[in-house]
Amino acid sequence: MKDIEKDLAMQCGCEHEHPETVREVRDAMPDENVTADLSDFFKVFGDSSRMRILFALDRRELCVCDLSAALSMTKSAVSHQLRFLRTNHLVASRRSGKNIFYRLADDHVRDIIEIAVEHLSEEE
Amino acid sequence: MKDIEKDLAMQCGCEHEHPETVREVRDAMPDENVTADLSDFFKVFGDSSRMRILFALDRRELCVCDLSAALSMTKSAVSHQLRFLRTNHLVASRRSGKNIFYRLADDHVRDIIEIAVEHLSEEE
DNA sequence: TAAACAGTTGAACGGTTGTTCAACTGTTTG
DNA sequence: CAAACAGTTGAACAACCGTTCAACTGTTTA
Repeated sequence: MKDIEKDLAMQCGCEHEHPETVREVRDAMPDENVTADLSDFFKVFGDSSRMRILFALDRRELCVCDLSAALSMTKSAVSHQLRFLRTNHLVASRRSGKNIFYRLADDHVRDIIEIAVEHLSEEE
Repeated sequence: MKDIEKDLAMQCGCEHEHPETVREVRDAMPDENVTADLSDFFKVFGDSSRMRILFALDRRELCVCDLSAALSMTKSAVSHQLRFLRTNHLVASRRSGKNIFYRLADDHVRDIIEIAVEHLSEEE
């Protein structure tokens, strides 16, 4: 195998793909950082602890202490996950005395989970 | 600190939570395996390689070879991710001679990504 | 102002996960 | 039927990630 062919193989291992198709799909692809932002966003939902926190907050506004009690997690673990959720603008918080109350930031959470439930219920 | 208090602290570190609130939220929580299924589903979207594969397949049906060429990934890496996507019923495939063509399995993919794009565009 | 409580943070540990590599199956073609 | 190609698979490695632990900040209360 020649060096140039080796370089191609490095990338995809394909020497006989359909060039026009590949070019068309390549050109239509969104920018790398768009897909990266999207997958980063979905990573937030891809953990059961965070999912349970979202369900709890969907019920009502909660302080970290009650959240950790309701979900049987340490306050530290909850706090780390809340920071993650806050960074991604999925929850918002307000301080009230010693407590900090968290709530869902907008309706996208509910919408997205709804579609996911629908999809899962359609699998046999 | 007494042993009993230590046990409580093990769980959440909270000795002064609001019992009624905690009970209410606990009772309303979906079953553990429901939230686990949901987060597993979102894990699929939480990787930029899989996200790019989904965008490519949203454009048109593609064989593994073209997919790997268009995304500059090895066929092996693409194949591993396609199996992941197939298991979660997000893509379907058909064989045509030596090629196996993949396509999106249903419309949920488009719907979910649409909401995500909307959410991301609303962040300042 | 000192003690108690609510919450946050950073480091560290352990499990998860995506990619690579090599060997494999299945299909077509000479 | 052998060679070439398309795709799959399992093991191994590295990077990532969630939890824990301990120390910290900020607020209230005695």
